[in-house]
This record gives sequence, structure tokens and C-alpha cells, in this order.
Amino acid sequence: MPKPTKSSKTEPLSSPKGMRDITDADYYKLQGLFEKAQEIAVYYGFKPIETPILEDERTFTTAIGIGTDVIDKEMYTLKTKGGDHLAMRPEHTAGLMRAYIEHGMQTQPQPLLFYHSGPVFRHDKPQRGRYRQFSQFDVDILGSEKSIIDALVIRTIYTILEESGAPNLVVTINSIGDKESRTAYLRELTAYYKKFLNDLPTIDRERLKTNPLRILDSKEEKTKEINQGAPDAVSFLSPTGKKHFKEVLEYLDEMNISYQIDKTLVRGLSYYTHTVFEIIEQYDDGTAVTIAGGGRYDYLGRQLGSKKDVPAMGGSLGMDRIVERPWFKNLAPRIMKKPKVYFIQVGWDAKLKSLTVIEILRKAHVPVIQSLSKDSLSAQLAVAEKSGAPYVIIFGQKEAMEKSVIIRNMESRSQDTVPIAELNTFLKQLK
RNA sequence: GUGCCCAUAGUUUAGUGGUAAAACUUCGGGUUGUGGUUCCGACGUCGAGGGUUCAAUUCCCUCUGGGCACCCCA
Repeated sequence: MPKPTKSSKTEPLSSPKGMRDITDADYYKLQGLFEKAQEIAVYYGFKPIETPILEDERTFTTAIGIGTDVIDKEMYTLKTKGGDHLAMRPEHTAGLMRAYIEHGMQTQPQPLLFYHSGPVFRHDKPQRGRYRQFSQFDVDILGSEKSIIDALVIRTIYTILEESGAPNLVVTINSIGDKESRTAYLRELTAYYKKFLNDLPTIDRERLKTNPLRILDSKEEKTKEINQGAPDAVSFLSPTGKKHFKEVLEYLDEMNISYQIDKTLVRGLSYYTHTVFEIIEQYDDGTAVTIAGGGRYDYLGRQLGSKKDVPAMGGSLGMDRIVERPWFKNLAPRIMKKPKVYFIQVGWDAKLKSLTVIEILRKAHVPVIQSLSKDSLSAQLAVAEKSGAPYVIIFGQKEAMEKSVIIRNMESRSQDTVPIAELNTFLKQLK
């Protein structure tokens, strides 16, 4: 029994901030998008996985990294009654890698292709298209360092967006290199900024300590000036890193996927190496909406305790954001049926048998809607009219006795009396 | 987490320092067997708490929730 708090007496209960109830059309949009994404992923050879919403907190702190906003400010954590420190997942990748290592998936033929979806949680300030609980659809490939793997992930996500109706898609892409080149680059970059320490705005001076790469896409005017002369990550890439990046771009060229190399793209999760990308919707007026992103994470496996390196690449798309975009095609989920008949019953004898008749219809796969709780014929006809169902079945006292129903065409208003035994065959010939 | 704006019925919105209105929706009825109509009725502690006042839905403060811009991200 929850203890009543001060607010529970006075404040009406509502869903937690930034979390929503999703019903009807909104629900089906998300489900429709999921089914489309799933279908595409399956065609490209991905297999499903579902991991727990809660994980040991350390899975995320070691994977995503202290010093990132996602960990420091946005993660929901809790202590169980047994004393375990768990966290609501803020993304899918760390849990996936944990599962891969835990179940020794390295022993299977590599690489392994996974798609993964479900709610993720970030304690962020809500805005339109940004929720504290939101759904991501991820594709990940674990166990290969090859550049074509990067291209395959980007291709798959890009295709899902395209098939959802997204226009003006651009892939922004960058390479932040491997451990060595990244360390060298970071050292150089930090040294560079230290020369301008006094000119750097407070926020960027702060970032110099926590995550210097972020200074590169600072919005501060002063910093933008300083950034003009900042060292460039790509020039620090090792020969293999350069080759890898070049190959990824070649694959994109070959597939006619338009991309822009964005040297300031570093992304907020610290496990990334080599390729990082975002897919944005870009408009002439300069506005851009990020709807997907990802990258390579070759060191994450070891960070989470794997004895061997697990080279891997993944990306995720924000389902809520996509579904709210004006261009989103309503992708009808398979479960959605256009109602074919509206069932009306009149009188007690008919009401008594009505569930049996509806079960006959269900077995014949006839989608039926009804308002069984209503009694009056005219009220039910009015609702039937509004529902847009092309046919109405009227089941009344007389029909209940005769074991028949009246089938009425809503458009022509003509009607036939059909014995219940012949109902299925009769309905089949209706279009 | 910071700044700005907002909050009246299920929804969209009026309105006022003297305890509230319209439209649509929903439910019930006029109408226990054939349609979109019409008529009648019901549904609000004016987001929550506190303050100013004889009196607050209205003015002030706090909180909660939402939107926008940062930050960050999907």
C-alpha cells in the first residue's frame, strides 16, 4: 500500500513528466513503423534480440562513460530491495554487448546481425519529439571490423527512413579514429585549446575538462573563431583508419546515398571509434532534424569484460520522432483491419446470441465492430453510419428465432436475409 | 540543468475581482425494429498549494505539467 504523500491528496494523478500514454492511431503508427523496420532488417539478414529494460548500472557507466550527459545527468537509476544498483537503459547498445559477451556469442559464426527495439529512458527536459521514455529501433553488427559492415548498418537505417517517407535525407559522417589516433588527436586538440584558454567561453572551458571533442561543435561565436585553426581528426587517423573511412565513403558513393563529411560530428557516447554518423533531414533554410545516428564501437566489448576484442557497428533511429514528422507515411500494422461489418442486435433474445454470431464472424476472419452495450436500433445504426463500415448485420428478435441475420449494404441501402449457416459463404462474395 | 511563454468540461476555445460560457464529443432520454436530423437532460472543486482582498478562476508567489530556445540528443 503506497503511503499517501502530500501531493497525492491534492494533485490529480498523471503520467510522469515526459512520459505518455499512447493509444489508437499513435500506437498503430509506432507499430506500423516497427513492422516496416523489422521487415527491412530481416531482409538484410538481421536477427531479433530483446534485452532487459533494466541493467546493472555499471553496464552503462563503463560503456557510455562518465563525463557524458547521458550518464551524468540523464540516467534513471535505482536501488533494488536486495541492494543492487540498476539503471533504466538510456540506449540499447550496451545491453546488447553485455548479452553478446555473457552468452559467449563469439563462438558463433561472425559477424552477428541484430535488430533491437523498445523503450529507452533519459531524464532530459521534454520537448516535442523528445520524451523521457521513447522508443528506439537499433541495428547492430557484432564481430567484424570490416568497412562494408559500417556501410550495411547505414544502408539499413537509411532504407527504413526512406520507406517511412522521409525526404531530404543526408548522412553526416566522420571518423574519430582508433585508440592511438584518437589519443594523439585529443592531446593535440587539448593543447591547441589551452593556448586560447583565456578566450574560451566558460562552457567550453568546462568541456575542455570533460569532453574536448564537443568544443568542436560549440555554438559560441568566440569558440567558432578559435575552431577555425583547430587540428583536424581525419589527419590524425592511422593508415588503416584512413583506409577504413575512405572505404565506407566509397560504399556510400556506390549506393548513391548522399553524405556530408562533418568534422565536428563526435557524438555524446564515449564508446565510439572510427565511423560515426547521423542521418538528418535537411532543408534549404538550414534547419535540420536528426532522426538517426550511430557509429562503430570496437572497444566496447573489452570495456564490458570481453577477453577478445569485439569490433562492432550500430545505429539507432528515434521512432517517436519519425512518427511525428509530417511526411510519415501511415504504415498500417498487419493487425489493422478495415472494419467490414457493423453488428447490430435488437432485443434480448438477439443480444443473448450475439456473441455467438460475432465468434462465427471472427472465425471467418471478418473484421467486425459493434456496440453491444446499446439497445436501440436507431442509436446503433447511427454509430454504424459514422464508423464507415460498408455493411451492417442486423440481428433481431425475429432473426434470432429463425437463425438468420439481415445483411444491409450501407451505401445502396439494400438488404438480404441470410441464414446464419450460410453467413460465411455469403460474406465471402461481398467485396 | 538555464531562460522565456502557457494552463478554464473529454476536445477546441470565450470570459470576469462578486463561486463560469459556447461549439463539438460522450452518456441518458423523447423513440424494444431501419440511418447522418431535431429536441431535452447529464458531465467543471477554472492544473495544485499558499498569499493579497469583505470576496480570487481573475492579482502575486511556489509547485506540477506542457510548448519554445539553449544544453544535449533519437
